[in-house]
Amino acid sequence: MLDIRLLRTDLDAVKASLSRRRIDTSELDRVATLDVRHRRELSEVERLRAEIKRLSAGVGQARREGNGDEADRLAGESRALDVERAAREVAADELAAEIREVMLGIPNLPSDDAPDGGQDEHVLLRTVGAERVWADHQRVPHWDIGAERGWLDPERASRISGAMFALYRGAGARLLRALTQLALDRHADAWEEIRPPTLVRSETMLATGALPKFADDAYHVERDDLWAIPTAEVPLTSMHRDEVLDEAELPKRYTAYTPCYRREAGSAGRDTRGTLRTHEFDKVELMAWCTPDQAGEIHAEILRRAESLIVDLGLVYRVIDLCTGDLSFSSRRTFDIEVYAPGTDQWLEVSSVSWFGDFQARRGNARYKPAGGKGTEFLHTLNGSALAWSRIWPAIVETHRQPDGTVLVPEVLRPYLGGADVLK
RNA sequence: GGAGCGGUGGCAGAGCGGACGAAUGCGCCGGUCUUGAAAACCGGAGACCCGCAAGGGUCCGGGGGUUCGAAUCCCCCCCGCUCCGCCA
Repeated sequence: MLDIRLLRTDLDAVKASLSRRRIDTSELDRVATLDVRHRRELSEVERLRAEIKRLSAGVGQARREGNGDEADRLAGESRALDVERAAREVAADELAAEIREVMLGIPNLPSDDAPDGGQDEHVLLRTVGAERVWADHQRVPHWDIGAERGWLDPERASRISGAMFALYRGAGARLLRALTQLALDRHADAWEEIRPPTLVRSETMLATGALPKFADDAYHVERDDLWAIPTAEVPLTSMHRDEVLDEAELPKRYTAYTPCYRREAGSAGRDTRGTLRTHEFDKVELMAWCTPDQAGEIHAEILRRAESLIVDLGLVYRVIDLCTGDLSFSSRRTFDIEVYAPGTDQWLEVSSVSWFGDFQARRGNARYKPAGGKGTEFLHTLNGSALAWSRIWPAIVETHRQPDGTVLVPEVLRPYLGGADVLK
C-alpha cells in the first residue's frame, strides 16, 4: 500500500509515477478527495470527543462534591453531544473504509531506475551462453523426452487431477528431488531455511499483494477460508507481520521450499503440453527483510545467487530488467531470469527478483526500530525464486539430452543422485 | 468434536467502572562512577492519526452494547493455550 501522505503532498508526482505503469490513475483523484473529507469529519469527531471527556470529568467531580444537580446538567449536555459525535463517526468510518478499499487496489510506484516501457518491452541486460550451438538431439521438447523415457505421465496426471497438472516418475521425479536439495543447500550459508504453512489466511495474502485484486488466480478453500499459496513469498512476507524488529537483527534472510498453486485463470489452452504451465509446482524461494539502505545490496545478492545456480546447472540464460508496464503489482523493480530451452525453443521465466520497497510491509504493518533513533519505520522486502521445478526441469532435460536420448547430469547435481552422471 | 483457561506497551506481566496510556521486571537510550567495560546508582523513553505549530485525538485481540464515563460490566466473532476424543 502507498503512503497516503504522498497523495496529500505530491499527488502529481504519484500520478506521474503510476502512469509509467501504463495504468489509469483516475482513482488517485478520488482517494485524494475522499481523504480531505475524511480528515474533516475526523477532526470534528475528535473535537466533540474532547468536549465529552471534559464534561464527563466534570460529572465525576460534581458528584464527589455532592452537587447532584450540576452533575445531571453536565451529563445531559454530554449525552446531547454524543448523538452528534456518533453520526459523524459513522460518516468518518465509511470514508476510511472506502479509502482503504481503493488504496489496496493501487499498485506500487515503480523505481526511478526501472526502464519505461509497456508489457511486451524489456531491457536485456545480458545473455550468458548465447554462443552455444545446438545439435539436433537437443531440439526435442521435454514432453517428448518425458514420454520417451517414461519420466512424465500426463494421461495419469489428468486422470488424477485434470488438465495442467504434472506427474513425474522414476528418474524424472528423482531429478526434481535432487534439484530441490541442491538449491536449498546452496543458500544454507546465510539464508535460514523455513518450511512455512502453505494454506494461509486472507490477511496473509493481502499483505503480499495477492489479494484483493488477484483472488481469481488463487485456490480458495471456502469451508475454512484459507488460501493455497501461489508462492512461498506469501507466507514469508507475513513472517514479521505486526512485529517491530530491531535494526541490529537486520537483514533477515529466509529461504523456503514449498508447493505453489495457481489457477491460471485465463490461461486455459496455453502451454498445454509439458510442465511449463501447471496448477501446482514446487519452488525454492529467497526472501529478505531489511532497511531501505540495505535493499540495493540484497537485491543484487538474490540475483547473483539465482544466476550462479543456473550457471552451475549448465543452462543458457538471460537477465532482463522489467519495464514499468510489466512490473508486478507490488514491485518497484524486477529483474527476470529466463532460461533457454532448446527443445521447445523458448526462453522460460525461472525467477523474478523483486524489490518491493515498504509496500508489502505497510500492508502487513511490519516495522523496525532504527538503531539509536526513535519511532519506527516500515521494513523493505525483497524476493526471488531460486529454483522453480516446472521451468528448470524442462530446460535441464532439453539442454543436456545426449544423442542416445539419455540426459547428462550436471556436475553439481551428481552428489544428489547417488553419483549418477547420466539419467537413463 | 467436547470441556476449561487466556489475549494489556519491544518482551514478560499487574490492574477488573472515574485520579489508568496503564504498576513492576527485563530489554533500550542518556548520565554518574571507571584507564575502558561490566556491575551499581540516577534520569529518559510506547505506538499511531490529524495539525505549519501550539495542541488535540485514538489504541489494553476485533466488532457491537450498557454508562455522563469502559482495559475493567454484557453480547457476538477471531486467535492462542491446556485436557479429553479422533487422527497421518
